[in-house]
Parts: sequence; structure tokens; C-alpha cells
Amino acid sequence: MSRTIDPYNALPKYIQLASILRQKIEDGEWEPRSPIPSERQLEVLYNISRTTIREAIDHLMRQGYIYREHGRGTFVSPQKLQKTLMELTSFSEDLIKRGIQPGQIIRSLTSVLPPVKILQKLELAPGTHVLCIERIRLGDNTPIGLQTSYLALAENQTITSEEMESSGSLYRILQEKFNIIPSEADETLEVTLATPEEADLLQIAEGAPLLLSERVLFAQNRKPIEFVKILYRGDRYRYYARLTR
Amino acid sequence: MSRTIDPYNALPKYIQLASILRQKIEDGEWEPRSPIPSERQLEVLYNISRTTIREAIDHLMRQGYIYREHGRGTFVSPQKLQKTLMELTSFSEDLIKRGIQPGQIIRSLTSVLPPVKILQKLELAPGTHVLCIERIRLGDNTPIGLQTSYLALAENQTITSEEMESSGSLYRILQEKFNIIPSEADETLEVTLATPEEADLLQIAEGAPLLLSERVLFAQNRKPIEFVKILYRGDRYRYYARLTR
DNA sequence: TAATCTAACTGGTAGTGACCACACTACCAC
DNA sequence: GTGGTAGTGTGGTCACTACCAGTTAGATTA
Repeated sequence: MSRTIDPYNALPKYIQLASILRQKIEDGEWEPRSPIPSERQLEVLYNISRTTIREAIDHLMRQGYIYREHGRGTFVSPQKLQKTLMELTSFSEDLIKRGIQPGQIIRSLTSVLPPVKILQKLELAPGTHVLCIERIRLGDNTPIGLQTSYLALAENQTITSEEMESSGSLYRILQEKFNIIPSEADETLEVTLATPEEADLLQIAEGAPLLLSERVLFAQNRKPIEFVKILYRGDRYRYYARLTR
Repeated sequence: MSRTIDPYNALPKYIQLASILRQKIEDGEWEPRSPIPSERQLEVLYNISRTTIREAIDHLMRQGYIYREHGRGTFVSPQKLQKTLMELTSFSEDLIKRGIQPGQIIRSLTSVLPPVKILQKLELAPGTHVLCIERIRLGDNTPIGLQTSYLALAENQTITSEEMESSGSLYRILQEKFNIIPSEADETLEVTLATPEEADLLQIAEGAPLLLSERVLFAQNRKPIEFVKILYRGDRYRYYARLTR
């Protein structure tokens, strides 16, 4: 990573500065709870205006790397799990962060007419067909979850099972093929009990407790792009979130 | 709510402007997906510099009220549940938002020596005593959760059961009495089954599925102030979160 | 000694002015 | 029609400046 600001770099200076500072924190060059250089010092150190400095610091603060104290200074956050900040993660990203090998079995990939409730969440007209993908999610080669995705793609857009097989990450396909970047999601979590079919697929007993997650995913323009329902095995999955005011 | 910016007001201008704009959105004066006045127009409308305008808009954007599109404008977010943004909420706030009448039964309020695991999460030395509050949480007068809080207060700080009874909200006491403002939390959720004692307290069958939430709450200065464990009745509670990248 | 004041820091708010990157439209040339 | 192009409006980035508001430590004073 660069150690100085390059004014000819295409990246904005505040992003360059933010990543320099982030690096120093992640490398442990600056101890938790210790102050980073003051804004006036950074101005001189990197030859950047305070406006830009503050913008970089704002970013790092919102990402939880540092915190400010009026009149005292700006300090490194003492957090252990910086990587698992409040972030929107795909299933595979999620598992990788926990050190578990993700995997999946694609059960089906078809165009379906979904229930009205789901069409409403996707803000689609009644009668619209959407792409439905059913998958069994694996962690270290054993089932952890049962996932059903409904995707609101444009007429001329579709995804093949080959693409799903080879890429592994639906979100990566959305991003690379259609330039759709997931940016926000509403999620609910509740407890249910496994039906016979679900129990069979997850290799657990009928009536075993499951964690049910339902999520509506929004793109950059705030349009809903996916409704996804995941049934997690209660004994093998723990949900993690970071909340902020 | 004020309709113009008052330069003599103690509140910063960008906060005044943000609340004016928020009001217009909540009142429906500006339709979802329609553009709000451009930054240059707002400059003239409210006689404020663009710096300040952008700061106000930044705030509203992070709170999910609006979104920006480079080259096109700034638009009102089409969100139905503005109130239940990704927010850190207390149990009572949470229920009120869902239209349920919160209540509680305080089972105990004592100084205890907690398990080492909890002391570690609170970043306290082994052997430290903390305030422990056990409560049964009610929704519309029937039990929905079993909550155990461990509070890392200073030597001279404590909370009485009278205060808990009268206020109802622990977070309000923390804020008003000790000036501690909860600002962040790490939370995990998983599924467990009710022990006989838990089943009895929650008035459900032994072995019924529960949603177990464990949360570490941090103050403004990033110091942990509370470890709280809540067992929710699986049949009466649903967890909601909004995730952002 | 203890309380007070002061100066020199820190981050917080605000204005001005400039230029860039992107989106849209109207117009023109082919 | 099609493709280009210039103009104008939008948000994005950046510099420089000024002053306000907390915090701290050291000097000063009672």
C-alpha cells in the first residue's frame, strides 16, 4: 500500500489517505486507544488540506477504526474484530470470515411466479416472473442452511447454473455481469421448526429448531433486487451483527 | 419545527437544516424517488454555504432518508419503515416501534462476580464485581423475553431498583444519571431450547425453541459498558435489522 | 498548598472559491 | 434515423481561511 499521497492518482486524496491510515492501524503501528496525529499535523505530514483530512477521518470513523474526542484528539478504536464491522455480507463472505470453508449445492434455478407477498417486497407488478435459485449451503462440507433467492432482474438479464457453479457468489455475478452493487438490506430473524423435507435436506431431525432469516436486498438506486430466505441449522449457525446509533 | 435557519440558535446550522429537510420528507412534502432541491439551490434558499448543505445532506443520507446520484441529483428514499432503520435500540424502544406495550418484572438487582467470559467482554480485571439486573420482559402483559444485564459502572456509580421501576428504560438512566450514551453494540443471535426454569418463567413448554441474543454495548468512548443476554420466546419475537455496506 | 487563570493545544462548524466527473438535452452533420 | 458535440446542471473533490468549543498543563495567585 502506498505511503504517500499521489496527486495524479485517479483515486480521491481522502480515500488514499484513509487507506494509509487504515493500514497503520491494521499493522498495529498505532496502538488501540492511543492518539493518531492531530488534523493540523496530518495537514503538514501529507501536504493536504484539513477539509480532505477530515473527510478521510470521517470515513474511518464510520467504519469503526477510530473515534474522536472533542478537545482531546482522535484515537484508535480498541476493537478486536475490525473486519466484521456492521457490514452487508454474502453468505460465502460471511463464512470465510469465520474461517469456515463455504460450499453449495444448487437444487434448482428457474423462472417462477412467486407468491404475492414476495412480489410486493420486490416492488413488482402481480404476475411478474422472477428468477428463483434454491441452494443448500455448506460449511466445511456439511449442510448449514437452505437458501431460496428470488431475483428481480430486467427482461433481458438472466443467470445460468453454469455461472452459479463456477462463480460461487451470486453477489459477484450481479456486480460483474449487471453492475448491480448490493448496498443495503432489511433483514428479519426468527425461530422455526424443521419440516420433514427441510430436516431431510439439512440432515437433522424433524422438528429441530432453525433460524429463519428473510432479507430484502437493495441496489445502489434503492431498488429491491433480491428477496432471500435462509433456513439455518440452529446447532451450527450463529448470527453476528454490529449495531450503531 | 423551524422552517428557516436561525444563526443565533445554539444548534449547528447543518443540524437545523437536516431537521428541516427531514421534516419535509416525513410530512410527504417531497415524494419518494423525486429530487430535492440541488445543493446550489439550497445555498440560495437558506442562505447557507454549500459546505454546510453537504454536511446536512450527508447526515440524512447516512440515516437513509435520501440518496445521491452523481450528475443527476439528490432523491428521497422510497422507504416504508424509516423509523426502524439500522438503529441501536433498547428493548422498550424496540417494542414501542412495533406497537406493542412494553413492560417488565425486575427479578433481581445485585452486585455479583460474573463469569470470566463476561469480565473479558467488559474488559474488566478478574475479580471485579459488576451490577447484575435480571428482568422478565413483557409485551402487552405477557412474557416475551428473559434478560440478564451486567453493567460495568464506576466505583461510585450504582442504580437502585426504585430507579429501574420508575424509569423503565435502563438506557435512559445511564444517559441521564451518568451521561453514558450507548453508541455501538456487537450482537450475536442463535437458537437454543428452553430449560425447565426458563420455560417456567416464560410460560412455555420445556424444550421450546428460543432466540438467544448476546450483546456487548459500547459507550461514546468505545468502552464496553454492558453485557446483556436476552432469551426471546421463539413464537413471540422476531428480530429486525437494517444492514448497509 | 490549593485554587485559579491562561495559553496552547485538540476537534467542530462555517464560508468562499475553484475545478472535475457525470448526466441530460438540444442541436448539428451525416 | 444515427452519431457526434457542446452546453448546462448535478454531485464530488479540494484548498484556504476563520472562528468556536472543549481539554490540558503549566504559570500564577490567594
